[in-house]
Amino acid sequence: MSVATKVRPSGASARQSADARRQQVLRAAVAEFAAYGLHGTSTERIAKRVKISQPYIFRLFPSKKDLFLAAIDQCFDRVENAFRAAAENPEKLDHGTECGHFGNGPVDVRLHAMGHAYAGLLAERELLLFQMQAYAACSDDEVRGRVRQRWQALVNLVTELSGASRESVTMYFARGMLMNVVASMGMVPDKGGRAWAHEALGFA
Amino acid sequence: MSVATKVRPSGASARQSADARRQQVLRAAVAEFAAYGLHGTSTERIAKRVKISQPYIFRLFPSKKDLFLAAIDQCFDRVENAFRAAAENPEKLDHGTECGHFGNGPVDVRLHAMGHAYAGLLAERELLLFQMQAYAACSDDEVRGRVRQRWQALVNLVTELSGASRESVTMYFARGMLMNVVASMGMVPDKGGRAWAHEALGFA
DNA sequence: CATGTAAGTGATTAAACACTAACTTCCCCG
DNA sequence: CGGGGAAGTTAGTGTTTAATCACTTACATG
Repeated sequence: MSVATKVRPSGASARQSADARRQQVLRAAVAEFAAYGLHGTSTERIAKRVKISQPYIFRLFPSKKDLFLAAIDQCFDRVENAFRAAAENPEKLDHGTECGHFGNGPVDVRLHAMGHAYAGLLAERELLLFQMQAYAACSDDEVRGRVRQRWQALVNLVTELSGASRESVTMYFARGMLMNVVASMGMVPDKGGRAWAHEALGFA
Repeated sequence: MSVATKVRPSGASARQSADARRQQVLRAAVAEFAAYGLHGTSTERIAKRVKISQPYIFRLFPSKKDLFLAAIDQCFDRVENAFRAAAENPEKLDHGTECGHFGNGPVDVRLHAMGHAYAGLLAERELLLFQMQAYAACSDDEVRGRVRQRWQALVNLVTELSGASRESVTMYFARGMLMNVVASMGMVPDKGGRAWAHEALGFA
């Protein structure tokens, strides 16, 4: 088409393996679904983001819902990884000041570390937003099944990693869900995650 | 409905004032939106629920999104009312046992009372589910504006009604949001709201 | 009864969307 | 070189859906 040699016609990216494409599509899907939800997102938007044709999505994933389910898995995977990472080296955050959220036992310290890990996820806002969309789409049986399963696995993971009491873990997750909601509303806590509740609650 | 006078030709309900209809549509909308979200709900479903024709929806509300916005207001109104009611007579719940969530000061007692009020909202699951859908639809500017506004008003209300510290109020809302999420996943806490976290966290 | 107004519907439309089918282009391997 | 398979596209289908419009039915009031 163009005059010159073999130059990629325009911004179009080179050929890639189907698996690589699938990963790209998956990340794009998380981003789009995070903003507009299962029903509010069109496969065309996702395709545009990856710069492939819309029908090609359906060669990579059998259906839109399957893509959504895969996105759920990817999202929870990423969160779990963040937690595992935080649990492995919790020492790197003993920043003199107290958050006041937890006690001082070694257990609570670990939970505290993971709390900061979750706060760190705020940097990838789409992860929190997508979670909300996943919960919101739970009137669909398949979605609900997957979400439940991953949620329970996540709770178990945090419980085991932290060794914290059920009570503590509950409040830990409660705070996390509050963060999700606040993130959805676009009231993002400040970077440290320290005084985030401050603004979140409207006393900014 | 009986044989006698003025039997409506078929199951169709009688004529009503536009305002009355608007209220019916609004309640139906909350129910449907709660399950399927802004984009997942068709105006036809809502119309069917009220047993009116689909186009009539658009005589009562200018657009689907306006209906959604009105539903947001109705939902938050209902929650606020529940809170106000709980704050007015907090004595009616001193059930010997402790929840362990709060201290024993008169302030915390009031917050505690409102906590049970929120737990009571579990009975109307659609209210919690709709809230989630509202948060999830926040990538829309108008929706986000409305949700933020009502959220802040709610936080202020709870703060004033309870007189509790910012910290307490934060954790109060955190628990509430966790309840929303758990409700979305269909893991409903037991009636008393006592040991609800139990099952919520997968130790059922 | 005449008449004006509010309640409500059926038919329709234009766009968006998930998904299919058939075709082309590129690259690797013998 | 050539052929086969994988990557990717263009064109198209059937359906759903928000919104419009022209129309009818019920009711109140003078």
